[in-house]
Amino acid sequence: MTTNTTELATTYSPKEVESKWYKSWEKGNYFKPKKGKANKPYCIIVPPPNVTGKLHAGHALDITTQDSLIRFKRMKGYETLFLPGLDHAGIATQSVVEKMVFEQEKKTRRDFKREEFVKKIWDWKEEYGNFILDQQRAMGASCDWDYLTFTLDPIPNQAVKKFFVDMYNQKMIYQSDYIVNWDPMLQSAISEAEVEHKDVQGNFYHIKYRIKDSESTLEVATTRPETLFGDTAVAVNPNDERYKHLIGKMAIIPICNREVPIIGDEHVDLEKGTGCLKVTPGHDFNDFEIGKRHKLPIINILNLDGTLNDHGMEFKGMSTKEARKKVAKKLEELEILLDTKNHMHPVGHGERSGVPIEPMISKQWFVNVTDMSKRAVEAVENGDMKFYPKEWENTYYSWLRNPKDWCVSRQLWWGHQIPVFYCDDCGHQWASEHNEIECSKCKSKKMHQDPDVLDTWFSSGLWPMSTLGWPNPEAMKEKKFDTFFPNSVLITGHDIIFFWVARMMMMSLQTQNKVPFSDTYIHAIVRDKLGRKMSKSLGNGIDPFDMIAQYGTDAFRFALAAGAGYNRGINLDPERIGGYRNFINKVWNAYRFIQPHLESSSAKITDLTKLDHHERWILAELNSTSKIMNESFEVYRYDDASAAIYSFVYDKYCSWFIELSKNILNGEASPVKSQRISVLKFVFKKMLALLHPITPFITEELWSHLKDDTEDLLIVQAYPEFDATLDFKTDQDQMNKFVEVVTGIRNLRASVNIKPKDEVSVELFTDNIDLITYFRKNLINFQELARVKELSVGSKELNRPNKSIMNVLTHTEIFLPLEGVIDLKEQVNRLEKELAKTKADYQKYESRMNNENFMKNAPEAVREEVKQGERDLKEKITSLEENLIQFKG
RNA sequence: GGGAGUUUAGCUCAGCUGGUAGAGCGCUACCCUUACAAGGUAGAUGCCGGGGGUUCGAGCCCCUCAACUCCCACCA
Repeated sequence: MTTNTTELATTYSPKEVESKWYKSWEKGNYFKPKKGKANKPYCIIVPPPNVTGKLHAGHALDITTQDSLIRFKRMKGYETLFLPGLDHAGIATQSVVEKMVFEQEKKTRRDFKREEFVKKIWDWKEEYGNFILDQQRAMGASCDWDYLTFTLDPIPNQAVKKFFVDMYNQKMIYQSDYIVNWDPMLQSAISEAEVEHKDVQGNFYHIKYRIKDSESTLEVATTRPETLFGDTAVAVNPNDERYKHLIGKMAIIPICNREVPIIGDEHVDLEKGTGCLKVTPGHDFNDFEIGKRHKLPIINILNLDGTLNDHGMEFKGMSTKEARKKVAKKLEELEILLDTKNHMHPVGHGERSGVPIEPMISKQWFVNVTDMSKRAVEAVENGDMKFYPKEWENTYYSWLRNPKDWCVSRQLWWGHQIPVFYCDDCGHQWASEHNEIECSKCKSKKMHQDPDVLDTWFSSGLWPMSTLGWPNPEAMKEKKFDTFFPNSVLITGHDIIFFWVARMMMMSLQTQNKVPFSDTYIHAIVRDKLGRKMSKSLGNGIDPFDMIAQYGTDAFRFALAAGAGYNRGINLDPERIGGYRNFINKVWNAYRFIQPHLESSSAKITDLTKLDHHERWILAELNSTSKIMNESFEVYRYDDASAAIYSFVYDKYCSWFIELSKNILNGEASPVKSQRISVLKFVFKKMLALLHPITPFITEELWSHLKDDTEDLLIVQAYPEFDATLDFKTDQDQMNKFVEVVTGIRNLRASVNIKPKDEVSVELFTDNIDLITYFRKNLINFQELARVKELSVGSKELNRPNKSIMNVLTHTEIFLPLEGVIDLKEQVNRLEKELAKTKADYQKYESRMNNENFMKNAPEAVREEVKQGERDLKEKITSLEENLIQFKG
């Protein structure tokens, strides 16, 4: 079916078209990797969204940028794999389910057995987890869904165990008492990266401390008086004249009346507070460091839920917040609370739970990243992995160049359980990839596995490998690990450069000795039209589904692509998507225009020598557009690619080529006519191909109307590339001049309010002989495009018409002789204004010409350009001046 | 406190190794011209954040000031 004569609606409706084609592609296995003419693999792995997730604008941008590239490369003949996945997202998912269970059953997870509760999460995952995948499909993601991997699947689990056990045996994973960010709500340690610092209004409490065997006292300032039960020292700066004589004496902590040493430590800031610092190594990161330096004892005063334990004396059982008030009151009663000042200070909050985190000592698993991070830095330094845009290197480096060991244990139930086993009889501890049932040393059956699970990013870091089957040899073969690893490019937002990109780099270099991907493209963060982050509380989120429903997926994708370059933010305004919806509709209507003529077209252009000027021109323009699009996609400049094709469709194909074809198409059947139809069709098909990676649906739809019976779907057609034989420079130059003249005529018509229907006579004057011939040949086109009745074209030697309005281009003078009354004064005004402007321009060129240094230093090309400009403007000025004299006279 | 970034038309943004400012949207006027009113034609709009410097020449390079944004660190 090459033509379709059924009536087409004047507006394109995307809905049915989109689901229809997505099904066809999927059913026809078009998303599966196939060897093509490029004979190279190309693989992108989708950053796996959380199973709790719903598609948001950022995901939509992920999919658009990734899928456009995949489709581009597929058309270029690469063996493409677009690999989808889902992330179990430990904390996020567990808390969603915990909340739900609490609402429904008023129970916490601790009211269940571990297996029972984990089962609940799995149920929840089965029910809601795939929702986001359907949304990805709606976005047009051409993923091979057979590759779909969940981070808790057996293979990723195997990968996690293998990595852990290897590192454990190399002593690169170790267990240690450490001060961690304790989330009292989740009752788990969380990583530094999961802590969000928010400014909070608190108080500075100034407390009087007595000093043993001394009459003098110290004034200590703190925001957290309730932690004084855990204090094991008071610190002052050793250079502080006020206090340094006290170093070595003992201070007495109020309320509990414990004696602690007064120590000197450089960390203490002379300016801050009172210059005296209470040291609580168990509950403050800096104090922990001070404690280590001075070998201070550590006192833990908190229970796991964040309430005070026995050390808290009468305040036992209170939350820190409550205890803070009560302790302050007590201090007041004791008349040692000297002052209370309002104080804004940042407090760490759990990113997921939202509650203030409590620094606390606990036993955790750590990965020593010293060596891995070094290698990860080098891999970027030596170009094995490149960032686009390059500046993001800095973010990456700043994280990896001062690495802190990675706390990977989480006191959760949802995730990969740590593969470490303990013997309850002999106390032996070992790591194993297998489910152990007896102690590897004493064979006792009384043993247990470490109850903690691993940080989500632990499995994410292995993602480029585990999704391709590593470390299972059969799975690696089946999934073609050797073909698709390393991946081609990772595309994600800058907010997870260190969470994820850095970890993948480290873990890949560690396990494969290779970078996981050769490029990383960091796309912008999608914000609302005022540049604010999209958030639930602001209610300014843009729901991709709404956009798809309102404008169609293609329009939405185009809007995102048009905004995706090397920028940091896309401020997305739904109105702009509406603009691109109009563009999609334009493509639709361009098809509606050529559609009735298609029966008399031939499929291919065989003889380039038979092409006429306008046909050569549009092919040359198509050719330039192909060049830009190819180059832009290669370096992730979606914005440039979108702009190029937008302008081709609108400004070249629709505004000029279709308009210039109308008189031919309306005429009798002829070789000229059928050739023109062929070219219209040929170019249209190429245009669809160019556009396909960005707007897959409408292009596939129209392709189905235009394709030959022998042709496959557009999704696997060759992507148009630059072709030197179609580089018709002369035709582009001439056409540009033609466009200028037509615009000039229209401009004159508008300036004297000639009705669009009314015809006018036009006289053109130019000294360019080629142009004279060219314009004469284009009479019919001037008639069509500028409603010209009679056209005369002559050299500037000739006399100009008397009563007329005129316009001067650098190469041509345009005259519209007018019957009836012309407002001479207005004509003169207009020309004088134009003359003044031209003279000003001319002066810029002239002054450069007269500038010795410029002539001496500027490169040849620039000098030539200036000379040409000077000549053109001079000619224009002469024309204007001569004609002004005539008008005035 | 440390670091990075941004500042160009009313809005959102391009602007390659310095050659004299562009796009889309919006706006104005006129048009229902047989592909498209989700359209057509024509048009207006810029001390390229301020100041200084280098250069024949600066939106682009250097210094400085200002405003805004993000990241890291920080519970005295």
